[in-house]
Amino acid sequence: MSVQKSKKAGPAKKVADKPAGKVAAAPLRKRGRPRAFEPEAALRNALDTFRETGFAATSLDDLSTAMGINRPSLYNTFGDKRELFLRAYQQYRQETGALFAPALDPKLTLRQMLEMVFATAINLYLSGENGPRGCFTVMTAASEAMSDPEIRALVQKAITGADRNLAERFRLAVKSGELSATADCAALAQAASATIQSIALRARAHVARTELEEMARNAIELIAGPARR
Amino acid sequence: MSVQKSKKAGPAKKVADKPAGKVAAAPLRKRGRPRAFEPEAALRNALDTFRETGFAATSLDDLSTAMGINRPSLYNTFGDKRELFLRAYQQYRQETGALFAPALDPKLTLRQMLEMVFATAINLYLSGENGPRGCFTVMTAASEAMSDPEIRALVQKAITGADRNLAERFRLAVKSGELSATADCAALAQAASATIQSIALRARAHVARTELEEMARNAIELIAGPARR
DNA sequence: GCCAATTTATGCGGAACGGTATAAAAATCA
DNA sequence: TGATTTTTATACCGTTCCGCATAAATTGGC
Repeated sequence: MSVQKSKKAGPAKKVADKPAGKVAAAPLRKRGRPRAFEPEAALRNALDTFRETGFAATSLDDLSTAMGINRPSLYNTFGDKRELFLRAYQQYRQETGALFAPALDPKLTLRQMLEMVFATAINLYLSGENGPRGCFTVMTAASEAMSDPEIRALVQKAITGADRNLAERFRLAVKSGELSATADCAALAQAASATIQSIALRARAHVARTELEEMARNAIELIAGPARR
Repeated sequence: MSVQKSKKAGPAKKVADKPAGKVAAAPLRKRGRPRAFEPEAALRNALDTFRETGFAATSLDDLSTAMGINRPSLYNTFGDKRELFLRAYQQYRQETGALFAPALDPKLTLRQMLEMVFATAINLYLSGENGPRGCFTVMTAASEAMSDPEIRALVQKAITGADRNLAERFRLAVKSGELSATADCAALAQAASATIQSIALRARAHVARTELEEMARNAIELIAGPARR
């Protein structure tokens, strides 16, 4: 019974075959009763819930309430709790990727880039209705990374991806002369990454925004200050 | 088993308002059946368990098994799960404080200090029978900090305490001429703290020891390198 | 030896957990 | 309209959870 994955080569089999743009209403209606919720919005709500209470402490009742759908619909659409967590985390990575992208615009100066990156991080990590939520990668996903290799791989990708993106931007700064040719771009990128992660941790501990901003300023001075030129 | 020396000579009738020693083995036996476990060792095992699986995912059965005592004894000695967690965290802070203390010895040079601090952190965060456990403050306690003000206060104290200890050591380096008088000690201390926290995070994500060591070397160069003199 | 005090051992009880069975509802297709 | 397909809604199942009640075990005091 129940859902063997018969690949009968039928089309339209895939659930969300193609996001294909941010258009919400796909005009082609499937056969049966239409769903009464938007999967993307529901996933956003699941993400918010996981961000606040973590994986283990979030029950399926919490999730189905926050997402506005019942348990069976949840299972049909997203699979079990762990699968939902994985999809929520991927959603988070996608969202934050888009959030940080403008700061990496090559047209900005190095200092402007760092200022934007840190400001974006502070705003993101301090957001939350019930207090600052920190970073999903640093706080929530990393906790599960110990027991779950798949989550661990995603966390690793998130960390090294940030390192790489920043390092690339630093290399650009060397080319443009903003940084000395002897600057160790990978090292500077890791320092910036570590600053972001520390800001996430401190935000979760309710360190005041002004202190986080000062930490960011200090890091900019250390990383891109006169000593590096 | 057990058998401590009965000091039958001294009547010691009074309920001993204050023996008040920090001596571990109090020779005076209390009235009833003696406990069959050592609270300190049990707490250590509880700490290990919490470090591996976090707060919510650790059941009282897990704890009582790991600690080698039954649930009622656990409750009588340590209170409920949350109280046990708090005590385990305090135990962790005490242990790690002692672990890092030698590195802060003022007789060491600044670079030696940083090398020892980072080496200690790497060893601590990579330890664990079931894989690297990271830092209890960064991973486990910070997760609970959102919903629990008392834990949050402890996390804050751990973070700012590390900042302060390092800053003090940097100020010493300014006095000794190892650092320029214009160095921002608080900023450098936060950078070192952030590096430690990032190492903890990366350890949990199974980043290789060699990479962590390279990150430490890079951080030392950035913080105490020629540019700061 | 008997009593009081304290800890250990067993196991219960109500609640919450994750996951699913089952049937009603709402759409398309014929 | 009736059959088919898909989603929704309700309610349940077995397990695990936390915390505690209860009784046996082990000590010191008299």
